[in-house]
This record gives sequence, structure tokens and C-alpha cells, in this order.
Amino acid sequence: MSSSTPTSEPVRLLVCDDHVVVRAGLLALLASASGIEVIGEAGTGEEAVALAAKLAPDVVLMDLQLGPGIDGVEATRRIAAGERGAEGGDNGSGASAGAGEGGGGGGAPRVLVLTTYDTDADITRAIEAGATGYLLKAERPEELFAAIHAAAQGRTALSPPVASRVMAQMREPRPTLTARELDILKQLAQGMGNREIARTLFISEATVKTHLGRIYDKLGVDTRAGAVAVAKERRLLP
Amino acid sequence: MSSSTPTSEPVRLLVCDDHVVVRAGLLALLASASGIEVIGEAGTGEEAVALAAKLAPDVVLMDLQLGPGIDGVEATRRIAAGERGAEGGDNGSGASAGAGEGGGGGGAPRVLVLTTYDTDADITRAIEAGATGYLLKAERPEELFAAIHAAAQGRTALSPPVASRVMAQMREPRPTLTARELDILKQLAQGMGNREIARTLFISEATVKTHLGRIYDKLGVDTRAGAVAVAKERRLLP
DNA sequence: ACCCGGATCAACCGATCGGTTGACATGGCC
DNA sequence: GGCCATGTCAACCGATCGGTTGATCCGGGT
Repeated sequence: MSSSTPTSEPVRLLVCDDHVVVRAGLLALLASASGIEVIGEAGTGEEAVALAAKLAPDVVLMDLQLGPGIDGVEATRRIAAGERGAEGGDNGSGASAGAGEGGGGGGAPRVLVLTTYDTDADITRAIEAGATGYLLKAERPEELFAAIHAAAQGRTALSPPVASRVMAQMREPRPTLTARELDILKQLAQGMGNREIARTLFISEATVKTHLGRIYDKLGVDTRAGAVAVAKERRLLP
Repeated sequence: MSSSTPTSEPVRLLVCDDHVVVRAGLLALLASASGIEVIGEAGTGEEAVALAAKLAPDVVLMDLQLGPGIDGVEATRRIAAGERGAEGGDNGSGASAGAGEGGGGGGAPRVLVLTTYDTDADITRAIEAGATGYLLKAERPEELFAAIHAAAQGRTALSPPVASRVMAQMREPRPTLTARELDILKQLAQGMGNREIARTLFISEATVKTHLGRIYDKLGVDTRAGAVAVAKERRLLP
């Protein structure tokens, strides 16, 4: 679709990973790949957003786990939306998927997620944020190279395990926790009692219990300890 | 102490990381370092132990998070102890640290841990297992090179954040959970009630409560949900 | 206009948990 | 042979949790 992109011009790539060693390793590795030119590297999400705006790369290789500051998902959202480097007052929560598509075509770089975990929550959030592909670091380098080229053309590239999970999710839509339920869950994971949670969130204890009941249902557990375990497992919590 | 090792001969290195991309990146990166020769790479703990026995490298660069099979700590323990590649019927649990020292000196490779997390539990376990150094992937490549050379000479190399934690730990010895308490904690994290835990471990409900009380003390919490949260936080559980 | 999902609150009850105290057996250490 | 840590068990009590039912309010979609 995107026209042009004759195989003669190399893909202009921006690498974002908070681990210096990994970043340097990727650079060294990518140097051996043909048709790929690394034009910049970032160690934080903010840096990635700023550099993406400044350098206008074809593809951004993005790790989801970035130390402090905005996480990879948020960085992905901003880059895919073609946002400028300056910070906007936008709050990350809310629903509001739908980013990704419009973009404008020309400007917004494609974001290719390259990360360690293939958790449902991570995959879902990354895709909703507008990621063009989702690769695992356990993938073979050739696959990575191929995925970068694919992403440059706007084609989707998913690691096999990721693809499986996406399909499974399509077949059996997973119960999604509402924002409010996540609030309760967060407090719960601090070991707080219902009364404390209620006070913290300015609601009644009864409401907390109601939410908890729904959380139990959705997570398939029936105790608070179990809920915390599942939540940590699925990385629903920081 | 170890004599010899004139600066003329390069350090013979074995790299172990379950992520192919990271491994390839490290290889590419290390190719630019002087005095370091990568003589092998492993993608699992078992592979690392076998290759260490077979190739007798000077240093093993070890990630702690390895997919399935034995983890990095166990691999470190076996390599540092000079164990042969064949699998022994040994169970990993039990106490029995004390490996590390004896070793035999000449044969056992030095293990340099290179990982993402600087959790207290990880650091402690790695050091107890006989690791010569502990670096973070966020470290600068030059530090990595220096650490490898240091490790080859038996000198300890720690990333600054790791060193800080080690010192802090020396000053204020952490409460260590006993093996039994970890058993209870494991069940707890499954969301099980006291009665279920008691039945599973073939003890009385009263005993479970006693253990739980001690666990609360040691983890600094006072509810089961809190205990699970802290346990997951400190990676005391899988 | 209607209905539905989400969020809020209430009251109730039995079961479980959290905390305490006290006790006994085992094993290693001095 | 004592001493201490660890693991085991018991009984008790108040507080909390888990589960249920029912209700109100609001915003969105058909």
C-alpha cells in the first residue's frame, strides 16, 4: 500500500531499550543486517518519543520494560499517534483505543515491540497502543531482521507464541477489568483491608466488596490472596 | 592468587542467555572488545553446565532468568562447583549452600552474572551459589568488559546498585524465610485457605497459622494478600 | 423511550482469618 | 547435658472476609 520503498533504500531504525548492554548488542547485531540503518538509540520512553519526532525513522524498535518514566506502551502510543516530543497533559488511563489506524500514513513511524514477555496483558496493551508488530527477544535474529523490514512496509509481524495468544484471545475474549476494578486491585495488592480500601477510594465498604466479587469472577479466583497472585502473574499491576 | 594469566592471552568466555537476540547482540558487542574471546554460547542452564565442563572457559557470563529447565542460580552453583555436565539426582531445595569455595580452584570457571534485576533475593542467591560478580544489563559496555577481565582474575565486580544493596544487607541482615515458610507461602499465593494449605502439606491448620504469623513478621505485613504482594515483589516465588 | 453495563450503597450471615498464648518434639551447637 | 531454632499442634476470641440479594443512579446504544 504505502507505495515506494524500493528495496534500494535502507530502513531507517530507532532503537529503544533501557539496558545499555542490550542496546549496544542490538546495534552491533543490526550492523550485520542488510537494508537496515540504525539512525538513533534511546534509553527511556521520553527520549524515544522525542527522537522519533526529530529523526522521523521508518521503524522504532521498542522494549516494553523501560525503567522509570513512561513505559513502552505509552511511548508506543505517542509515537504511533505521531505525537511531538513535548509532553501533553494527556492521562494514559481511560479506554480510548482506536489510535493506530489514522496516523496520517506518511509521518508516524511504525512501532515494532521487541520484549521479553508474551503476557496477554502486555500484548493487548501494545496492540491497542498501535504497535505494528510484537516480537520476543527469544526470537532468532533473522526473524528480527525480517520483522523490521515487514514493519517498514506496514505489515504486521508477530512471534509464533504471540500470534497464538492473539488468536486464542479472539476466540475467547478475556474478561477485562474495568478501571475502577483495577483501582481496587491495586489497593488489595498492598495488603489493605476492605475498610482501608474504601477510605482510600472514598467509597463505602459495601462497594468494595461488590467490586471484589466481580474481580474474583473475572480472574477465576475466590480469595483476595488468589486475586493478587493472578494479577501479579498477568502483570495487571506494576 | 591464581597466578599466570598474562595479559597476552585473551579471556575465554562462555555466554549464557535464553534470548537469542540478546545473545547474538552480546556476541556482536564482545567482538569489539579486546582480550575477550567468546568460545561458546548456551541458551539454557543445562547447556551452560555441559558446555562449561566441556570447554573449560575462564569466565561464564550468566543470565539469571532462563526459560524452562534449571534457572541461572542453579546453573551458577553447578558451574562454580565444577560439576560435570551429566545430571545428578540432586534436588535443588534444602539448605546446603557452602558450595562455591572448595571447587578445586584450577578447574572451575568464574561465573559473572549479567541480568536485568537487582532484587535482594536474586543477588543473595547468586552470590551464595558462587558467582564471582553481579552486573546489570543497564551497565555500560565498558564496565562489562572490565568486569569480565576482573572475573577472569577471580576479582569481584559488582554494579553500583548491586554493591549498595550488598552493603545494606550486611548492615541489616534480612529476615530469611525458612524452607517450610516458603512452602506455606507458595500455597498461599495460589489463593488457598488455611485448611487447604494444611491438607496439602499434611500438617494441622494451627501450624499453618503459626507459620503465617512468622511470615507476616518477616515480610513486614499483616495480611495474606500483603504477603503475596511482597513475595511476588521480592521474587521469592516463581 | 427503552434497556443495559458500570458504579454506587445497604444489610445480613456463616465461614474464615489474624493474633495470642502455651505447649511439645526434634536437631544442631556450644 | 543444656540451649536455641525450627517445626509441630491446640484452643480461644474478635475482626474481617466471602457471598448473597436488592436497590439507586447515570451514561450510551438500539
